[in-house]
Amino acid sequence: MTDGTAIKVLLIDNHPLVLEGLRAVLETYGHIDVVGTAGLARAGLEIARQTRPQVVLMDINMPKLNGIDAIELFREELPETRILMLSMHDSREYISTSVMHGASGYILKDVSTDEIIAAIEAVAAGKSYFSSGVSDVLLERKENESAVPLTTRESDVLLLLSAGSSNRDIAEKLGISAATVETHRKNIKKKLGIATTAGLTRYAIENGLTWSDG
Amino acid sequence: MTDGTAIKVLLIDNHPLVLEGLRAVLETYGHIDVVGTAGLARAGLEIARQTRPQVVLMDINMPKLNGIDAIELFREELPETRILMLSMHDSREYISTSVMHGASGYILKDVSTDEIIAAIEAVAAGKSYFSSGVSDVLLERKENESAVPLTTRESDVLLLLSAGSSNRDIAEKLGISAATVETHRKNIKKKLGIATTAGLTRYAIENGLTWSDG
DNA sequence: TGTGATATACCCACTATTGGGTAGATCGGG
DNA sequence: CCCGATCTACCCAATAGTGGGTATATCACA
Repeated sequence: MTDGTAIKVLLIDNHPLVLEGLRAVLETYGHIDVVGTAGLARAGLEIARQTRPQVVLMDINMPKLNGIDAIELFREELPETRILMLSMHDSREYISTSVMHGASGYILKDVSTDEIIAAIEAVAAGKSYFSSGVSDVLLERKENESAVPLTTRESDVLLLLSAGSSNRDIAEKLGISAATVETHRKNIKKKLGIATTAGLTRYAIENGLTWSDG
Repeated sequence: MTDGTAIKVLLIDNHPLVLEGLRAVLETYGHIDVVGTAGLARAGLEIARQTRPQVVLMDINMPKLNGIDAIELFREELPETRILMLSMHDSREYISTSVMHGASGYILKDVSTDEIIAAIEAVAAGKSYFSSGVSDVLLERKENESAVPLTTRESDVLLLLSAGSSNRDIAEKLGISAATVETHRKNIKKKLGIATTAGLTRYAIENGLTWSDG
């Protein structure tokens, strides 16, 4: 450790601009030490192995390996390291999924830089931190613990559906009957409270169940 | 002018992080002078009136007044000021619309910081600048100038469609018959070469025809 | 071993969408 | 004054999706 009191932070985001912004902001604080930056989750994991940061500040939307899945890898290899997720979205699914996967906090990219500092401090101190809009979402979930847990099969169907496939197409791709796809679709709609294909597509896009990223 | 040679730049983006990142990056270059930052287009316009920047670097996706519409306001009030758009998306619609509205350049948020500097220099020098993926898109359009011009009515229909409305719903909201909505929908599909509702929804979201921003 | 969740699959009647047309009204430009 | 674009509206037959069910097999967990 360089100082003994400095919080070692690793930044992972596929936007160089955000990475630079974070670094610039964090470096103005003496008690925070940015030990590295990475544009992809796997590269970040590699750096983390060597630098052992206390906090990893990671974007949720990244090509290749997304932030949510990356949480688990970090938890496995570096259980001491605490994860603070950074996202453009305040979607229920993202937030609760992040927490379920073991993230210690979740902040939105449109928060003030002060709040980012506060979040890093809280997470490094072993607490959790959720930015304003986010904590409301979590409180709602406390009462209704089930959130919106689509089963893996339902997610498969939703992904293909939002990609523009018809029930029949999906059935072929998944190797099941069209009738089953319809059942899944019905269940998805019931769970999500969404009636139309357009609504489901929006949901899928907003919740990262779909990929077109570049 | 503070220096005579420094390029005066105004930054507009609703993400404080991106704003800080840009400022941090740009301030390391002596020949660039960040005269202000704003989180909303109107606030940016106000600052621009007083500081008269040579270049406005503006996000395309912003709540209230979006970047595309803002271009026109800047062109009207400050014709000398050149606009460089910054976006997460490399969508054809965005890029060509930006150019048509009078933007001098278009760069993606995932470009390197060096490229941002290059873009600002080019635009300040009276040239245009489009980041790698973007210029390809524009070249395609040169040959096929019509791009994808949905009529205003078609856009209305597509917007509602992608928001999850059925033909009947849309008909009610627009005060026309469901049959007409179906005609519009057919024409949209033909123009866009997209067969499914999911595809249209994706298109609408990717091309900014829909709003849910927060 | 029973219970719940998941994944599979089907039935039925109803409604919506599709893809192929045609066609009148309006409006702006040449 | 005609032409093209746009907006409007309808017809038809075929296919797809909806919303209500029921039902079976599997697997994990209590």
